[in-house]
Amino acid sequence: MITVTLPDGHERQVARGTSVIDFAAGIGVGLAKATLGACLNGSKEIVDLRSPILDDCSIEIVTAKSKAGLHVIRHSASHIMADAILRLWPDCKLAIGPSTDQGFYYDIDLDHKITEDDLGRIEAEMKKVIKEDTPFERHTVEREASLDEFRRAGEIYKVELIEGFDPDDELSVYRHGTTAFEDLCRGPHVPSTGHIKAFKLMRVAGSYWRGDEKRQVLQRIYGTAFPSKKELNQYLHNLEEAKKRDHRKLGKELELFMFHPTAPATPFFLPKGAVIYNELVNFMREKYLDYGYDEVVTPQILDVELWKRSGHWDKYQDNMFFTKFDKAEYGVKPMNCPTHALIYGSALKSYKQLPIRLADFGRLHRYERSGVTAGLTRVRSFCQDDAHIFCRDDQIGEEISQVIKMLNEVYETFGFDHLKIYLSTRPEKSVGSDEVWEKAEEGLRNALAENDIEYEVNEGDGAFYGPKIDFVVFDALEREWQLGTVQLDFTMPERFDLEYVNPGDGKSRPVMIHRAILGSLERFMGIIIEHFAGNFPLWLAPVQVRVINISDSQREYAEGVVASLKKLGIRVDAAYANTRIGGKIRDARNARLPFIAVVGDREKENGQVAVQALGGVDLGPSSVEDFGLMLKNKIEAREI
RNA sequence: GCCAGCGUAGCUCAGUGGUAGAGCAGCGGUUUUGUAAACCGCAGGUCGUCGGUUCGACCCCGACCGCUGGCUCCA
Repeated sequence: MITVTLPDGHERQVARGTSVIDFAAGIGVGLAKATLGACLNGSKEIVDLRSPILDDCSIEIVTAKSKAGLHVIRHSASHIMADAILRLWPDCKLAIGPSTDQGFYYDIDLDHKITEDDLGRIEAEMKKVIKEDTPFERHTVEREASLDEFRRAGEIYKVELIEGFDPDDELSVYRHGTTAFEDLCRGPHVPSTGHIKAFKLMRVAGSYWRGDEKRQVLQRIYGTAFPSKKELNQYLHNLEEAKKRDHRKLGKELELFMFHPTAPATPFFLPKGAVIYNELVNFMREKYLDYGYDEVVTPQILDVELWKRSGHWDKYQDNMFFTKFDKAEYGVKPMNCPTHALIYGSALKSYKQLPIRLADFGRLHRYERSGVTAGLTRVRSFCQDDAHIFCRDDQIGEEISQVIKMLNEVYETFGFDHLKIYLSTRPEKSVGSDEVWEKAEEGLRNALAENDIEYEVNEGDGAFYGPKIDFVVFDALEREWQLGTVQLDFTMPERFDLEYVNPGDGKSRPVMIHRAILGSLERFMGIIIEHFAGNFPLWLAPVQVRVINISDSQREYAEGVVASLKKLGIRVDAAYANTRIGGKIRDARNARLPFIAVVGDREKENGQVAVQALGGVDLGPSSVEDFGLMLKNKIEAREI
């Protein structure tokens, strides 16, 4: 007998070699029915439900309700899809077909180009496989025999996979279906194909074998699967909702920005979008005042000598734009840091002056490969709420703490109330010595520890000149967005030979902290458009109030209302057109106006406006003064 | 950059190898209106660009540009 511990601490004695499914059956018939596999001893790896339990252990039974169970379902769906594809196109070669957080995919090598129509055909074939409800059988196989079999079947990708495995590892295949579809797989899977209750194929896309762009291009078919139809429909519904908030769609509808083929991947902010853009800048400028930053304005185009000195020429050239004139070559700046290093170095500094915090809303240009750009979230020209802090070693902790404090204040203003934090370490393409990198990474770790911040490590994801802390927010749809970054850099000060006079009258090297909170304003705008679904908080709304008159007889009064609101600095417009009020209200609501002020004879009589807030909330009549005051208060408080 | 898809009026979208259509927006009238679309009329497009096939191309073919979904890359 062995002892198996359940998640709640209960212990059960069972015979050595009892299978997971039998163990579950011992607890309850319902649990046995729902069991898809198990995680042993806290491992994240799921074992098959038929695998025997050999030793004392803790166990967590995996059902469809858990995240792990969902992966089992999706992985099984991926096998069923591969089976269906092979039934339709027997010459198809299979690469890999894992589950993902969104669903599953299978990479296939097939001459026939899969179209949207084909997805329907594959789905129909999958339904047949599911209806057959044949069991998923696990078989361990011998390496050489398995290689032979896959070679014979022409499954070159499977062969390559096996050849890459450790020869001592056990190989397993899973088999299901009337055609005995078999795939190299660690598993586990659902007990039989009939357990797949709800799935849908989403799209087909290109991918590279093993993610290597020099290798074979494969077709990747994406699908998703859920334990029930209801959950699938909910997922599809959420996708629709996300589509409705797509910043590219709203940007066009709300006249915020546009693109033009003459400037690929470079936005034009229209008057309304520029209002939001400038409000964001104003907001950050206020914070800069609070936190002791000095704003600078720096050149756009600088001699390549500068970029050679900073390391950009070596490590960042592929992402830069260059131009030649007056017998010299120049690079358009992709980052502000070198210009700030020049400013720092332009005059002798004392240790008493530090820290020096230089902020810059300079426009940056980075060449992005044509296929990677997207709306406002990945552009070739953008502006960061960028700043560089030059400080002494002993100031690093406090400076980073202050940045984190400021960052939290900023994010709260937009309703981003929980964060995920990553520490990114040295990348392959980097400058600086090992010691310096170690020192910098330790500096960041210490700062995180001092602030009691939990974080995950992103190996090799740092900037070329230093490690960084990345701040990820969750938007209204709980999607993750990386916004802020704090980077600790000992390299740039060295390359630019930056110094300060220390108390002992000697020279010391300052540290440079690169930091941005909103990240790029372009990207940030894209994110908040989707976060707020275009319903901006009052302080950001391009037009804050629309005055609507009921008929011409209140036109003059309405113009007076507009004028007095304008006087208060409120962004107001009006709909004086001679049409019915219902239509004008509708237009205002579609344009996401935060407030609508209706004036008819009653209001004209009493010096009032009838106020409607976003979403059709009727706030009733109010004097023009009170209304204006109410707006001013909300704006100044940056109320969400 | 690679794979696939897409590109018709300002917007959303129909459409066919015989030189284009709707709704909304716009403009002009009529209507003077009380909280999500008043009515009538007018105008608006070398069908992304260039080339080819064809008696004839918006439609078929090719190249290019742009966009979208992915891959790779990535603040």
